[in-house]
Amino acid sequence: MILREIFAKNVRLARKHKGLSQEDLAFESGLDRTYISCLERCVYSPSLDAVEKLAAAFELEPYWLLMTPAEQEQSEMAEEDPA
Amino acid sequence: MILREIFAKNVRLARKHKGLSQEDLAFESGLDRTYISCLERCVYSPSLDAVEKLAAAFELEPYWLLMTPAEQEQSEMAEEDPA
DNA sequence: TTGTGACTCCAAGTCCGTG
DNA sequence: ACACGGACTTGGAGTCACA
Repeated sequence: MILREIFAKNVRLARKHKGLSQEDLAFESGLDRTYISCLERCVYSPSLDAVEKLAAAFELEPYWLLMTPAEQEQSEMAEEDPA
Repeated sequence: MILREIFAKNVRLARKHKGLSQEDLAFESGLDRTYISCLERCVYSPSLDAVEKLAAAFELEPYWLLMTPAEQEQSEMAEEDPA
């Protein structure tokens, strides 16, 4: 899978997970609504600046948005477990 | 630290680690020699396409290039330990 | 609420060279 | 082998109207 697609899916996933509309996310990240729409449909390959802004809006680390689901699970297992 | 800088440092590190010159890396990744120079000096914010090409040249996962040294160590500890 | 076409504008990215 | 410059083309960045 191409990196652009992985990113697109992660953005859509993270956005849904936060219960945000594209418009909400546009506001949070300071990007344009239609631009977000384009990213989620793989029209553009975003620059790292855009990746950074979205990650900040999601309160996630930028690299997380480039990980496949399998890689994300792996990295979650490495985290602290404050039972 | 801004994402662009993290990326720049990781590229330079990975390149040195592989013993490649900027010219070699340009050839391997299909990107321009001067562009690589710009990336390592934080002049540009690369698109995900460029990130992907460089990661492929390094035989690394793209997300690794966005991780801070600390995060990279964490993720390495999650890997198999074939001692 | 989102997708899409049309439209700017400028940074990304290439190619030429120099010190 | 690398930093850095100018000149150029491509495509990302950003906005609007409309289905």
